[in-house]
Amino acid sequence: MGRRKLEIKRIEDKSSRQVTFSKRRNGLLKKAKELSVLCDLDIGAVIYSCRGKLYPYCSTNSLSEILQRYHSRTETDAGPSSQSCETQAKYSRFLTCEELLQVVERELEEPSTDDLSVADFIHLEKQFETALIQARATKTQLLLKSISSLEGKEKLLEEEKMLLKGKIGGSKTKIPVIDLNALPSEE
Amino acid sequence: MGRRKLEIKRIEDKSSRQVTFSKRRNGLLKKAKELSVLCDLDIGAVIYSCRGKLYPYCSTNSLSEILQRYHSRTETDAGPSSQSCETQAKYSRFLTCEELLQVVERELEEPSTDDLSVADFIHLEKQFETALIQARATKTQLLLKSISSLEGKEKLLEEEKMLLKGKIGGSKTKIPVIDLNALPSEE
DNA sequence: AACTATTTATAAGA
DNA sequence: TTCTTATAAATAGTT
Repeated sequence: MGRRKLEIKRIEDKSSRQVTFSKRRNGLLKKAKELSVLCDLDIGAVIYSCRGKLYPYCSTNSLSEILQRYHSRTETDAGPSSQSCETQAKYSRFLTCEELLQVVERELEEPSTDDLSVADFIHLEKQFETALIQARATKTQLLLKSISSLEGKEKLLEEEKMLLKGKIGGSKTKIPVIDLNALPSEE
Repeated sequence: MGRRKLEIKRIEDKSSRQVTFSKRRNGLLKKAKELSVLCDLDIGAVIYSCRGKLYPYCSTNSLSEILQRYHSRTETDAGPSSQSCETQAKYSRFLTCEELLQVVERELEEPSTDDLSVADFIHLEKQFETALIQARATKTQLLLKSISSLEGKEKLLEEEKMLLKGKIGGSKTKIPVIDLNALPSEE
Protein backbone atom coordinates (compact mmCIF):
# COMPACT_ATOMS: atom_id res chain seq x y z
CA MET A 1 0.00 0.00 0.00
CA GLY A 2 1.83 2.99 -1.24
CA ARG A 3 2.98 4.57 -4.42
CA ARG A 4 4.49 1.31 -5.59
CA LYS A 5 4.39 -2.28 -4.50
CA LEU A 6 7.24 -2.96 -2.13
CA GLU A 7 9.07 -6.26 -2.38
CA ILE A 8 9.28 -7.95 0.99
CA LYS A 9 13.02 -8.18 1.55
CA ARG A 10 15.48 -6.35 3.76
CA ILE A 11 15.61 -2.62 2.97
CA GLU A 12 19.28 -1.85 2.48
CA ASP A 13 19.14 1.93 2.75
CA LYS A 14 19.43 2.69 6.43
CA SER A 15 17.30 5.81 6.65
CA SER A 16 14.41 4.52 4.58
CA ARG A 17 14.54 1.31 6.62
CA GLN A 18 14.22 3.43 9.73
CA VAL A 19 11.26 5.33 8.27
CA THR A 20 9.52 2.13 7.22
CA PHE A 21 10.16 0.64 10.63
CA SER A 22 8.62 3.59 12.38
CA LYS A 23 5.55 3.60 10.15
CA ARG A 24 4.93 -0.12 10.15
CA ARG A 25 5.59 -0.51 13.87
CA ASN A 26 2.85 2.01 14.59
CA GLY A 27 0.56 0.21 12.19
CA LEU A 28 1.29 -3.16 13.73
CA LEU A 29 0.73 -2.03 17.29
CA LYS A 30 -2.47 -0.27 16.28
CA LYS A 31 -3.73 -3.47 14.67
CA ALA A 32 -2.74 -5.49 17.70
CA LYS A 33 -4.67 -3.14 19.96
CA GLU A 34 -7.72 -3.26 17.67
CA LEU A 35 -7.67 -7.03 17.60
CA SER A 36 -7.42 -7.26 21.36
CA VAL A 37 -10.40 -4.92 21.79
CA LEU A 38 -12.59 -6.36 19.04
CA CYS A 39 -12.09 -9.97 20.05
CA ASP A 40 -11.48 -9.55 23.77
CA LEU A 41 -8.01 -11.07 23.69
CA ASP A 42 -4.75 -10.48 25.43
CA ILE A 43 -1.81 -9.81 23.21
CA GLY A 44 1.80 -9.43 24.16
CA ALA A 45 4.51 -8.58 21.68
CA VAL A 46 8.19 -7.80 21.68
CA ILE A 47 10.00 -6.19 18.78
CA TYR A 48 13.75 -5.83 18.94
CA SER A 49 15.96 -4.03 16.50
CA CYS A 50 19.37 -5.42 15.66
CA ARG A 51 20.99 -2.81 17.88
CA GLY A 52 18.98 -4.21 20.77
CA LYS A 53 16.42 -1.47 21.20
CA LEU A 54 13.22 -2.94 22.48
CA TYR A 55 9.60 -2.10 21.83
CA PRO A 56 7.37 -4.12 24.13
CA TYR A 57 3.62 -4.15 23.80
CA CYS A 58 0.93 -5.60 26.00
CA SER A 59 -2.81 -5.17 25.65
CA THR A 60 -3.34 -5.44 29.39
CA ASN A 61 -1.98 -2.68 31.55
CA SER A 62 -0.44 -4.53 34.42
CA LEU A 63 -0.13 -7.77 36.26
CA SER A 64 -2.33 -6.56 39.08
CA GLU A 65 -5.08 -5.68 36.61
CA ILE A 66 -4.92 -9.21 35.22
CA LEU A 67 -5.12 -10.71 38.68
CA GLN A 68 -8.02 -8.45 39.50
CA ARG A 69 -9.84 -9.57 36.38
CA TYR A 70 -9.41 -13.23 37.18
CA HIS A 71 -10.49 -12.64 40.70
CA SER A 72 -13.73 -10.91 39.71
CA ARG A 73 -14.35 -13.53 37.05
CA THR A 74 -14.31 -16.41 39.52
CA GLU A 75 -16.64 -14.48 41.77
CA THR A 76 -19.09 -13.74 38.97
CA ASP A 77 -19.09 -17.15 37.32
CA ALA A 78 -19.03 -19.37 40.38
CA GLY A 79 -20.55 -17.17 43.08
CA PRO A 80 -18.52 -15.42 45.79
CA SER A 81 -15.70 -17.71 46.78
CA SER A 82 -14.72 -18.24 50.39
CA GLN A 83 -11.20 -16.87 49.97
CA SER A 84 -11.67 -13.32 48.69
CA CYS A 85 -8.35 -11.92 49.93
CA GLU A 86 -4.73 -12.90 49.22
CA THR A 87 -5.31 -12.84 45.45
CA GLN A 88 -1.64 -12.63 44.65
CA ALA A 89 -0.77 -15.68 46.71
CA LYS A 90 -3.69 -17.66 45.32
CA TYR A 91 -2.74 -17.27 41.68
CA SER A 92 1.03 -17.20 41.91
CA ARG A 93 0.78 -20.74 43.31
CA PHE A 94 -0.12 -22.09 39.88
CA LEU A 95 3.05 -21.23 38.06
CA THR A 96 4.93 -24.52 38.33
CA CYS A 97 4.53 -27.39 35.94
CA GLU A 98 3.89 -29.85 38.78
CA GLU A 99 0.95 -27.91 40.09
CA LEU A 100 -0.47 -27.41 36.64
CA LEU A 101 -0.37 -31.18 36.25
CA GLN A 102 -2.21 -31.64 39.55
CA VAL A 103 -4.98 -29.38 38.33
CA VAL A 104 -5.08 -31.31 35.09
CA GLU A 105 -5.45 -34.59 36.94
CA ARG A 106 -8.23 -33.21 39.10
CA GLU A 107 -9.99 -32.00 35.95
CA LEU A 108 -9.75 -35.48 34.43
CA GLU A 109 -11.39 -37.11 37.43
CA GLU A 110 -14.18 -34.56 37.71
CA PRO A 111 -14.56 -32.54 34.51
CA SER A 112 -16.51 -29.28 34.12
CA THR A 113 -16.47 -28.05 37.69
CA ASP A 114 -16.93 -24.31 38.03
CA ASP A 115 -13.40 -23.93 39.27
CA LEU A 116 -10.93 -22.14 37.04
CA SER A 117 -10.31 -24.39 34.05
CA VAL A 118 -6.97 -25.72 32.88
CA ALA A 119 -7.17 -23.22 30.06
CA ASP A 120 -7.48 -20.44 32.61
CA PHE A 121 -4.32 -21.52 34.35
CA ILE A 122 -2.41 -21.72 31.13
CA HIS A 123 -3.65 -18.30 30.24
CA LEU A 124 -2.56 -17.00 33.60
CA GLU A 125 0.87 -18.57 33.22
CA LYS A 126 1.29 -16.69 29.95
CA GLN A 127 0.22 -13.47 31.56
CA PHE A 128 2.94 -13.84 34.14
CA GLU A 129 5.45 -14.45 31.42
CA THR A 130 4.43 -11.28 29.64
CA ALA A 131 4.67 -9.35 32.87
CA LEU A 132 8.14 -10.76 33.39
CA ILE A 133 9.24 -9.70 29.95
CA GLN A 134 7.95 -6.22 30.52
CA ALA A 135 9.68 -5.96 33.87
CA ARG A 136 12.99 -7.01 32.36
CA ALA A 137 12.57 -4.63 29.46
CA THR A 138 12.01 -1.76 31.83
CA LYS A 139 15.03 -2.78 33.89
CA THR A 140 17.20 -2.89 30.81
CA GLN A 141 16.09 0.49 29.56
CA LEU A 142 16.74 2.06 32.96
CA LEU A 143 20.17 0.49 32.90
CA LEU A 144 20.93 2.01 29.52
CA LYS A 145 19.66 5.39 30.61
CA SER A 146 21.85 5.42 33.70
CA ILE A 147 24.86 4.45 31.61
CA SER A 148 24.54 7.36 29.20
CA SER A 149 23.89 9.67 32.13
CA LEU A 150 27.07 8.46 33.84
CA GLU A 151 29.07 8.79 30.67
CA GLY A 152 27.90 12.38 30.33
CA LYS A 153 28.83 13.18 33.93
CA GLU A 154 32.22 11.54 33.53
CA LYS A 155 33.00 13.65 30.49
CA LEU A 156 31.94 16.83 32.27
CA LEU A 157 34.06 16.05 35.34
CA GLU A 158 37.05 15.27 33.16
CA GLU A 159 36.69 18.62 31.41
CA GLU A 160 36.31 20.47 34.74
CA LYS A 161 39.40 18.74 36.06
CA MET A 162 41.47 19.73 33.04
CA LEU A 163 40.21 23.29 33.35
CA LEU A 164 41.18 23.48 37.03
CA LYS A 165 44.60 21.98 36.35
CA GLY A 166 45.16 24.59 33.64
CA LYS A 167 44.14 27.43 35.98
CA ILE A 168 46.43 26.26 38.73
CA GLY A 169 49.37 25.86 36.37
CA GLY A 170 48.66 29.30 34.88
CA SER A 171 48.27 31.13 38.19
CA LYS A 172 51.51 29.63 39.53
CA THR A 173 53.64 31.30 36.85
CA LYS A 174 51.66 34.42 35.90
CA ILE A 175 49.07 35.91 38.30
CA PRO A 176 49.30 34.39 41.82
CA VAL A 177 45.97 35.79 43.12
CA ILE A 178 44.74 32.57 44.77
CA ASP A 179 46.30 31.30 47.99
CA LEU A 180 47.36 27.82 46.91
CA ASN A 181 47.74 26.59 50.49
CA ALA A 182 44.01 27.03 51.07
CA LEU A 183 43.24 24.50 48.32
CA PRO A 184 43.52 20.71 48.60
CA SER A 185 46.81 19.52 47.10
CA GLU A 186 46.73 18.46 43.47
CA GLU A 187 48.97 15.48 42.73
CA MET B 1 -11.39 -1.51 5.79
CA GLY B 2 -14.41 -3.33 4.61
CA ARG B 3 -17.93 -2.65 3.49
CA ARG B 4 -18.46 -0.32 6.42
CA LYS B 5 -16.33 1.29 9.06
CA LEU B 6 -16.18 -0.91 12.11
CA GLU B 7 -16.20 0.68 15.53
CA ILE B 8 -13.35 -0.59 17.67
CA LYS B 9 -15.17 -2.19 20.57
CA ARG B 10 -15.81 -5.76 21.64
CA ILE B 11 -17.84 -7.68 19.04
CA GLU B 12 -20.71 -9.20 20.97
CA ASP B 13 -21.87 -11.76 18.40
CA LYS B 14 -19.75 -14.80 19.01
CA SER B 15 -19.48 -16.16 15.49
CA SER B 16 -18.67 -12.86 13.82
CA ARG B 17 -16.12 -12.24 16.58
CA GLN B 18 -14.55 -15.57 15.66
CA VAL B 19 -14.49 -14.66 11.97
CA THR B 20 -12.96 -11.28 12.66
CA PHE B 21 -10.39 -12.87 14.95
CA SER B 22 -9.35 -15.35 12.33
CA LYS B 23 -9.04 -12.72 9.61
CA ARG B 24 -7.27 -10.11 11.68
CA ARG B 25 -4.91 -12.59 13.32
CA ASN B 26 -3.72 -13.65 9.89
CA GLY B 27 -3.33 -10.03 8.88
CA LEU B 28 -1.42 -9.17 12.03
CA LEU B 29 0.99 -12.07 11.75
CA LYS B 30 1.55 -11.31 8.07
CA LYS B 31 2.40 -7.71 8.91
CA ALA B 32 4.68 -8.81 11.72
CA LYS B 33 6.55 -11.10 9.35
CA GLU B 34 6.84 -8.35 6.74
CA LEU B 35 8.16 -5.90 9.28
CA SER B 36 10.73 -8.37 10.53
CA VAL B 37 11.98 -9.03 7.00
CA LEU B 38 11.92 -5.44 5.74
CA CYS B 39 13.67 -3.98 8.76
CA ASP B 40 15.74 -6.97 9.83
CA LEU B 41 14.14 -7.26 13.25
CA ASP B 42 13.18 -10.03 15.55
CA ILE B 43 9.60 -10.10 16.63
CA GLY B 44 7.93 -12.35 19.14
CA ALA B 45 4.23 -12.25 19.87
CA VAL B 46 1.72 -14.14 21.95
CA ILE B 47 -2.01 -13.90 21.45
CA TYR B 48 -4.30 -15.63 23.91
CA SER B 49 -8.01 -16.00 23.65
CA CYS B 50 -10.16 -15.79 26.76
CA ARG B 51 -10.53 -19.55 26.76
CA GLY B 52 -6.76 -19.80 26.96
CA LYS B 53 -5.99 -20.92 23.46
CA LEU B 54 -2.58 -19.66 22.49
CA TYR B 55 -1.18 -18.41 19.20
CA PRO B 56 2.54 -17.83 19.53
CA TYR B 57 4.57 -16.19 16.82
CA CYS B 58 8.28 -15.70 16.42
CA SER B 59 10.14 -14.34 13.42
CA THR B 60 13.19 -16.45 14.16
CA ASN B 61 12.87 -20.19 13.81
CA SER B 62 14.71 -21.47 16.82
CA LEU B 63 17.07 -20.72 19.62
CA SER B 64 19.90 -22.57 17.94
CA GLU B 65 19.47 -20.46 14.81
CA ILE B 66 19.77 -17.32 16.89
CA LEU B 67 22.90 -18.57 18.57
CA GLN B 68 24.33 -19.52 15.21
CA ARG B 69 23.64 -16.05 13.89
CA TYR B 70 25.39 -14.38 16.79
CA HIS B 71 28.28 -16.71 16.50
CA SER B 72 28.85 -16.01 12.81
CA ARG B 73 28.36 -12.31 13.37
CA THR B 74 31.16 -12.05 15.94
CA GLU B 75 33.43 -13.93 13.60
CA THR B 76 32.65 -11.69 10.63
CA ASP B 77 32.76 -8.34 12.40
CA ALA B 78 35.74 -8.88 14.67
CA GLY B 79 37.71 -11.57 12.83
CA PRO B 80 37.73 -15.23 13.86
CA SER B 81 37.61 -15.36 17.63
CA SER B 82 39.76 -17.71 19.65
CA GLN B 83 36.83 -19.55 21.22
CA SER B 84 34.89 -20.92 18.23
CA CYS B 85 33.36 -23.90 20.02
CA GLU B 86 31.04 -24.18 23.06
CA THR B 87 28.64 -21.56 21.61
CA GLN B 88 25.81 -22.54 23.91
CA ALA B 89 27.91 -22.19 27.04
CA LYS B 90 29.39 -18.89 25.88
CA TYR B 91 26.08 -17.12 25.37
CA SER B 92 24.00 -18.67 28.10
CA ARG B 93 26.49 -17.15 30.56
CA PHE B 94 25.09 -13.69 29.90
CA LEU B 95 21.59 -14.22 31.16
CA THR B 96 21.93 -12.92 34.72
CA CYS B 97 21.59 -9.32 35.70
CA GLU B 98 24.90 -9.36 37.58
CA GLU B 99 26.85 -10.43 34.55
CA LEU B 100 25.08 -7.94 32.35
CA LEU B 101 26.19 -5.26 34.80
CA GLN B 102 29.78 -6.47 34.63
CA VAL B 103 29.74 -6.12 30.86
CA VAL B 104 28.23 -2.67 31.23
CA GLU B 105 31.00 -1.61 33.59
CA ARG B 106 33.67 -2.91 31.24
CA GLU B 107 32.04 -0.98 28.41
CA LEU B 108 32.14 2.21 30.48
CA GLU B 109 35.86 1.91 31.11
CA GLU B 110 36.76 1.11 27.53
CA PRO B 111 33.95 1.99 25.10
CA SER B 112 33.65 0.86 21.48
CA THR B 113 35.68 -2.33 21.58
CA ASP B 114 34.76 -4.80 18.87
CA ASP B 115 33.37 -7.17 21.47
CA LEU B 116 29.65 -7.76 21.45
CA SER B 117 28.05 -4.54 22.66
CA VAL B 118 25.73 -4.16 25.62
CA ALA B 119 22.90 -3.84 23.15
CA ASP B 120 23.84 -7.21 21.73
CA PHE B 121 23.63 -8.84 25.13
CA ILE B 122 20.29 -7.28 25.84
CA HIS B 123 19.07 -8.48 22.48
CA LEU B 124 20.31 -11.93 23.26
CA GLU B 125 18.58 -11.92 26.62
CA LYS B 126 15.31 -11.12 24.88
CA GLN B 127 15.87 -13.91 22.40
CA PHE B 128 16.17 -16.38 25.22
CA GLU B 129 12.99 -15.10 26.75
CA THR B 130 11.13 -15.61 23.50
CA ALA B 131 12.55 -19.09 23.19
CA LEU B 132 11.38 -19.81 26.73
CA ILE B 133 7.89 -18.63 25.94
CA GLN B 134 7.75 -20.81 22.87
CA ALA B 135 9.01 -23.82 24.75
CA ARG B 136 6.37 -23.39 27.43
CA ALA B 137 3.65 -22.87 24.84
CA THR B 138 4.60 -26.09 23.12
CA LYS B 139 4.67 -27.93 26.44
CA THR B 140 1.23 -26.67 27.29
CA GLN B 141 -0.25 -27.63 23.97
CA LEU B 142 1.20 -31.12 24.23
CA LEU B 143 -0.32 -31.35 27.68
CA LEU B 144 -3.72 -30.42 26.37
CA LYS B 145 -3.45 -32.86 23.50
CA SER B 146 -2.60 -35.74 25.84
CA ILE B 147 -5.54 -34.83 28.07
CA SER B 148 -8.11 -35.04 25.31
CA SER B 149 -6.51 -38.25 24.10
CA LEU B 150 -6.77 -39.74 27.59
CA GLU B 151 -10.34 -38.60 27.96
CA GLY B 152 -11.20 -40.32 24.68
CA LYS B 153 -9.54 -43.54 25.77
CA GLU B 154 -11.27 -43.43 29.13
CA LYS B 155 -14.66 -43.09 27.48
CA LEU B 156 -13.91 -45.99 25.13
CA LEU B 157 -12.78 -48.26 27.95
CA GLU B 158 -15.85 -47.37 29.99
CA GLU B 159 -18.09 -48.33 27.06
CA GLU B 160 -16.22 -51.59 26.52
CA LYS B 161 -16.55 -52.41 30.19
CA MET B 162 -20.29 -51.81 30.17
CA LEU B 163 -20.62 -53.96 27.05
CA LEU B 164 -18.72 -56.83 28.67
CA LYS B 165 -20.76 -56.53 31.85
CA GLY B 166 -23.94 -56.72 29.79
CA LYS B 167 -22.71 -59.80 27.96
CA ILE B 168 -21.78 -61.58 31.15
CA GLY B 169 -25.09 -60.70 32.84
CA GLY B 170 -26.98 -61.89 29.74
CA SER B 171 -25.07 -65.18 29.40
CA LYS B 172 -25.56 -66.00 33.09
CA THR B 173 -29.37 -66.16 32.78
CA LYS B 174 -29.90 -67.10 29.15
CA ILE B 175 -27.12 -68.85 27.20
CA PRO B 176 -24.31 -70.09 29.51
CA VAL B 177 -21.77 -70.75 26.78
CA ILE B 178 -18.81 -69.15 28.56
CA ASP B 179 -17.15 -70.85 31.53
CA LEU B 180 -17.47 -68.09 34.16
CA ASN B 181 -14.80 -69.64 36.40
CA ALA B 182 -12.19 -68.98 33.72
CA LEU B 183 -12.82 -65.20 33.95
CA PRO B 184 -11.56 -62.83 36.67
CA SER B 185 -14.30 -62.11 39.23
CA GLU B 186 -16.39 -58.97 38.62
CA GLU B 187 -17.29 -57.07 41.85
C1' DA C 1 6.32 15.63 9.42
C1' DA C 2 2.68 15.96 5.80
C1' DC C 3 0.75 14.60 1.68
C1' DT C 4 -1.48 11.37 -1.84
C1' DA C 5 -1.46 7.73 -5.21
C1' DT C 6 -1.70 3.12 -4.60
C1' DT C 7 -1.75 -1.15 -2.49
C1' DT C 8 -3.49 -3.98 1.04
C1' DA C 9 -6.70 -5.49 4.53
C1' DT C 10 -11.06 -6.66 5.62
C1' DA C 11 -16.58 -6.31 6.69
C1' DA C 12 -20.32 -7.89 4.84
C1' DG C 13 -22.53 -10.77 1.69
C1' DA C 14 -22.91 -15.12 -1.04
C1' DT D 1 -15.53 -22.44 6.09
C1' DT D 2 -14.12 -20.08 1.80
C1' DC D 3 -14.66 -16.65 -1.91
C1' DT D 4 -15.92 -12.29 -3.55
C1' DT D 5 -16.13 -7.41 -3.63
C1' DA D 6 -16.94 -2.75 -2.07
C1' DT D 7 -14.78 0.03 0.92
C1' DA D 8 -11.66 1.50 4.69
C1' DA D 9 -7.05 1.73 6.14
C1' DA D 10 -2.10 1.52 5.66
C1' DT D 11 1.78 3.08 3.61
C1' DA D 12 5.79 4.02 -0.32
C1' DG D 13 7.43 7.54 -2.41
C1' DT D 14 7.31 12.46 -2.63
C1' DT D 15 7.47 17.35 -0.86
